[in-house]
Amino acid sequence: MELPKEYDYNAIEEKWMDTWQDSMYYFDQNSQKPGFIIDTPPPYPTGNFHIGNALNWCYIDFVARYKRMRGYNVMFPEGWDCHGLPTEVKVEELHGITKSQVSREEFRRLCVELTTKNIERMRNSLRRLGFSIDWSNEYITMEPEYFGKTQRSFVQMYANGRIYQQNHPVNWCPRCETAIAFAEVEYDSRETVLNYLNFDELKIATTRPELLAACVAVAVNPEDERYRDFVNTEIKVPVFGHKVRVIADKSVDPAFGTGVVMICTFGDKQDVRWWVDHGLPLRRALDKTGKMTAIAGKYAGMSTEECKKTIIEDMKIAGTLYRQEKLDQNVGLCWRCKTPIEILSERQWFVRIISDEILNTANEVAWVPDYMKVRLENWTGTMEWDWCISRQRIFATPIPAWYCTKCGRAKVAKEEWLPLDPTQVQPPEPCECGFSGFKGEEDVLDTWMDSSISALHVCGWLSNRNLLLPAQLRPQGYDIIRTWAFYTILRSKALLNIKPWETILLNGMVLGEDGHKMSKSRNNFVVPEEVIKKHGADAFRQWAAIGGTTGSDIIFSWKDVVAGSRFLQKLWSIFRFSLPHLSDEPAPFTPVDLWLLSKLNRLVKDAIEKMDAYQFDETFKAIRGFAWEILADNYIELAKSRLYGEGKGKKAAQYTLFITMETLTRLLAPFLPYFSEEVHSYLNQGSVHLQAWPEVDGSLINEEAEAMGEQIKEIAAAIRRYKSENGIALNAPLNGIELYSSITDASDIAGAANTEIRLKTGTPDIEVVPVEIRPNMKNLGKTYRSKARPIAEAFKDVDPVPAGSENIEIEVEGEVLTIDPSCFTVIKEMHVKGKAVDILAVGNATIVISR
RNA sequence: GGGCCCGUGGUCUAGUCGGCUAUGACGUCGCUCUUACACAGCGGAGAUCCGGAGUUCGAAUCUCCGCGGGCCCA
Repeated sequence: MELPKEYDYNAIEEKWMDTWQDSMYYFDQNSQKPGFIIDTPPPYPTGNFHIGNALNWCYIDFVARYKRMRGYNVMFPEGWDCHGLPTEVKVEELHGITKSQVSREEFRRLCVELTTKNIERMRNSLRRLGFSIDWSNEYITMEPEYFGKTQRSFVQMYANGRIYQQNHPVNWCPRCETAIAFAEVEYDSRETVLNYLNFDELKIATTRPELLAACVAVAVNPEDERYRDFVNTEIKVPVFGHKVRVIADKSVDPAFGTGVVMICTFGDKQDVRWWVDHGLPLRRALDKTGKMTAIAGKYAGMSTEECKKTIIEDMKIAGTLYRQEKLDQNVGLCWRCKTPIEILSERQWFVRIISDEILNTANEVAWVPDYMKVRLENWTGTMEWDWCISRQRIFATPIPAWYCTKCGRAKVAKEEWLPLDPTQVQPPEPCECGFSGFKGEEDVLDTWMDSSISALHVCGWLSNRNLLLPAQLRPQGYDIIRTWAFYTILRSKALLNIKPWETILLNGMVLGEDGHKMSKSRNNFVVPEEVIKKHGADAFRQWAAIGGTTGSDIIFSWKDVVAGSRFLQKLWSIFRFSLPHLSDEPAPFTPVDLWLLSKLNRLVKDAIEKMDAYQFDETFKAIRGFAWEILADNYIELAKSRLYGEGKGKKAAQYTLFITMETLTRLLAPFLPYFSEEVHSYLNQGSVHLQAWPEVDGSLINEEAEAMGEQIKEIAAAIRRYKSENGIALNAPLNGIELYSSITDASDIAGAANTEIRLKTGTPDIEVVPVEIRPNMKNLGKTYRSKARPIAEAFKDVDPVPAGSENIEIEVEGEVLTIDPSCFTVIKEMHVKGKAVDILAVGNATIVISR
C-alpha cells in the first residue's frame, strides 16, 4: 500500500468528521466506570466561536479524550447561554425596531429565532475543531426545560431566605435601562472637572454639580478645625434652596478640594455608604433613562450632561461657581455598552451573599493553577452589597412572581407551576388578602442566574436521574472567576449545600500576535475558522497545547500553528516509512529495540503524570520530542539496515516499530484526533478514540538498556557528524571502523554507517592524555563551602597527567587538602600513535576510523 | 489605588523547593536531494537569564527595592 507523500489534513479531517458518530462520546447513565463530569462553559451564541473559547475547548477536549481512554465515563456536555442584552440589541438592529415597538412575546420570539440560528453555526465550528462533545447532553438556557430550572432555583432560594426584594441603591445603566451587578461594572480612567461652589457660608468641591438637586447633606472631617463650628448646623443648597445638614464623617478627606463634600443620592458608591451610615433622606434627581426629574426644577428632562453644562453656566453667572480644575477620575461603565453608570434606588430582587460560605467552599475545590484561588478570595472580600439579580429587560428568564393589584403584595410562584411567564399567565390561587387580580412581574433575571446552575444541571439536578454533584471538572477562563465561578459556588451551596466541582481548571486569555488583547480595532484578531482553513484543526490544537503553560496568557502565533502542521507532516512521513515494515509478531529484541521501548514506556508513564496535572504543554512536548528525536532521528536511522535487510534482527525491528507506532498513535489521540484516527485505521479496527490509554510496561523501563542504546545512538551520531564535517556522503562507506567499547552488537551502527565495524576490547593503540581537571561544583561546594572556589581555581595549576582518577592533593591557603574524585572530572584527549586514522570519543567508547 | 502573573539568544518559549556546558521552536549561516520526510537531515553562530542590592561557598532560580509589560479589579 502506497501512502501519499503529503499529509492532506483537509481531506482527512473532513473525512473523519463525517464518519464519526456522536454516540461515541455519550455519557452512559448506567456505566460501572468512574464518572467524570465536566461543567463546560456555555458560550454566548453570538454565531462565532471566539479563539479564546477555542483554546478553552481544546483544553477540555484533551482532558475528555484522555479520561475516556483512561477508563472514565466522561460527560462533556455543551450548553448555550442564550439570554442577555447583546442579542436584544442585535435583534433591534437586524429588524430596525426598538423593543418597545413590538410585544414582549414577539420580541422574545425574534431573539429566540436569531439565537437558534447562531447556535447552529457554532455547532459546526465545534465539530470541525474535533471536540468530543456529548451532544446528548446539550442544553439551551432559553428553552423551558432549562429556564424552568432557573425559575425553580429562584423559588427555592426565595423560600430559604436567600433571595429577597428590597429598595436599595443599585448600579444602573441608563442606556440599557436596567440594573446591573457590580460584577458587570467596568472602570476606566477619564478626565473630569472639579467645580468649587459657594455653599452658603461654606465652599465645596464637586465633580457632579448636576446632582445638586439630589444633595441631602454636606460632610466634613470631624478633625478638621476649619469646619468644626458648622457641624450639625443647616445650610442652604445653592440654586435649589433646600436646606441640608452638615455632618461629620472621618472618611472625608480634608485635603481633597475644600475639605467639604456634598452628599447626593447618589453620585457614587461612597454616597451610598454615607447615606446608610447617617440615615439620610432620598432625593431622586435622575430617572431610569438618565434624565433629570421634577425636583431638578428648570433642568427637569435634561440628560445629565446637558444639565451639567447648563447648571455650570448658570452658576458661573450667579457667582456660585468660583473655580474649576481638572481631575483624573475612574468612572464606572456598563460592561456591555460602556455607558457611565448611575446609582439609582429601585425595588429590586437580591441574592444574599455569604462570604464565608464562598471562601470555605473555594478551599474544598482544587484550583489549577492554585494561585488563581486568590482572585476569588480578593473579590469575595470586596463585596459590599448583595447580588442584584433583577434586570429590566425582556430576553431572559422571567421572574416567576406577581403583584396583587389590591394589596400590592408580591406572590412568588410554586415550583410545580413552573416554567411560566408571569406576564402571560396568572397564578392559579388568590393572594393572601383573598383578591385574585395580579400584575405579572416584568423584571427578568440576570443571565448569571441561568448559567450559575450549569453544574447542577449537568449533574442531573431536578431530572429523573441520580444527582452526581459535585462535577469533577469546571474549566473556565480566569476573567470570569468573579462572576461564573463565584455565582456557581454560591448557588450550589445555597440550593444543595454541596460544592459544585472537585477541580477548577483556569485557562488564560488569548492575546494577539502583538501581545495585546485581541480586538477588532487593534487589527490583531484571528478566528479559529481561518486557522483551520489554512492549517487544519490538528495544527490549531497543537498551538493550544504548547502555546503556553496552563493558566497563563497565551499569545496566538501563526508560527506555532505552522510548526504544528510540520509536525503532522513529519509524523506522516514516519508512518509512511513504517507502514510496510510493521509486524505484530514478537521476536527477540536487540539492544536498540530495548532502548526505544524503554524510552517509550517512560514516555507513557510521564504522560500520565503530566496529563493528570493538566500540563498539556509538557505532555505534548514530551510526545513530540519522542516521535521526532528518538524515533525518527535515531531509532529509524539505526534500524533501517535491519528493516531493509533479511538478517535475524529484522523481525524484532518490525515488531518494535509496530508497538511504537501503535502506542504513539494512542498517546497522540487526545491532541490530534484526526491524524491519530487516520493512522489507527491502518493499524487496527474501530476508532482510536474508543481505545484504552497505553499501559506502562514497567519491566521494559530499564536504565541499562537505555544507557546501552544511548551509547549506540551517540556513536552512530558521531560517525554521521564525522562524515558531515569531512564532506563525505552519509551513505558512503568508510574504509573501516574499530570500536573500543562494551558494546556487543554493533550491527545497527554498521548499518547506519554503511561500514563494517570491528569490535575491540581494551584500549586502542593510542595515547589517552588527561588535559584538564574540571571541578564538580555541586559536590565540591557541599564539602568545602567557602574553600570551594579557591580549590576550583587551584585545579587549573595541577598537572592533570599524573593526577589520573585518584585523590588529588592540593594546597589551598597554606593548607594541604585531599580532594576525592567525586569533586572533579578529568578531561582527556586522544592522540594517535603514528597511524592514519581519526579518533572519535563518545563517553567510554572510542571509535577509530581508517581514512 | 489594590491584587495576580510575567520580564531568559533576533522573536517566542522551557527551566525557578539554588549546583557543572540554560531547553525547545521560529529565524539566521554552512553543508547534504542519505531507498519516510528539502514543510527534511546534519553542523555552526547567537544569552551580562530587565536593573540594583542582599542571603549563600554558589543565584535565571530565594529576599528586598526599582523599572517595564499583561490581566483582573477598586
